[in-house]
Amino acid sequence: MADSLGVRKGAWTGEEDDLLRKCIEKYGEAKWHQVPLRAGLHRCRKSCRLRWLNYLNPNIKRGEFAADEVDLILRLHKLLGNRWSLIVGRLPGRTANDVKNFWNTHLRKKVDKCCKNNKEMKAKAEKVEKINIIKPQPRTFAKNSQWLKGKGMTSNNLQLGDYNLGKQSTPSDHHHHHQQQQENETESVWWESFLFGDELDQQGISSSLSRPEEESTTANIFAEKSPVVTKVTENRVIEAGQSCPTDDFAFDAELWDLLNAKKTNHYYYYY
DNA sequence: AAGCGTTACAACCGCAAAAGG
DNA sequence: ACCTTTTGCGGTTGTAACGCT
Repeated sequence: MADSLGVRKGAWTGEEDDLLRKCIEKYGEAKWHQVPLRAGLHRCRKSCRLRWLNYLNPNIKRGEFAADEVDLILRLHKLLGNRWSLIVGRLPGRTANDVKNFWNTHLRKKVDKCCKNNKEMKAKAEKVEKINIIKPQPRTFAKNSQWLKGKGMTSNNLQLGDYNLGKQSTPSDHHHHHQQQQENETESVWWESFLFGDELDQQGISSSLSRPEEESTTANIFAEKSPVVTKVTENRVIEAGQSCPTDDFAFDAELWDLLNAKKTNHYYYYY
């Protein structure tokens, strides 16, 4: 099948796969616009990139999702929404397409059902609240952040946005430490209920998970399950060994570090 | 065995962001 | 600073495989 410009569409043949594989082996994963020409393929660059990333890449992990992977997907989806590229950053070997398909075919119905059940239960007692998908936003660090001090950093060398856990901070915020401390305690509770809420467990979807206080911390869970260290900055995933711009504040390890440290200090974060 | 509905997943499309000139 | 090109993401579609009647 080919369109008016002679670009093939539809399922890839073994021959096309071989050509693409050889091209990537020779030139690497870059300059996708040149790949069709280099590989001698009558495919658009998007099709080539997708075929490699979702199917031909030897690092792709095949087979069913393990229980811990499913748990992770549920938790991360609760945290990040449909930001599949960020979610797969925590699932080595899995592709965004795989996770998205898995979510759409296996998990969405279950979660929808949970939501529906909860809705029915809650509707009797209170007004139904609007579903709030939390999306990542730029964060800034207080100049005297204890966490930054612990990392040997200051907010001055980060050049971040001016947000503080969903609400915009003002200069006057910095003069209200006592108030901030109280807020931070509230945030700590908020984070806990957000990440470890009972909603899913009540429905048996995430029943295999334990509370962090009982077994391991969230950070430990990730450390154990993710042999390949990746950093997620904004929308980009940087594999272990690749360089990372110094002004890019990483999402993953630091985020979980922050979550883990929630009981000790107030925490600002950025991703 | 044929027909039909459902499921799973590969692939496409449109768009926004990033990069380059 | 602006425009163009390239890249990457997420939503959606197409279709092969499977199961049921």
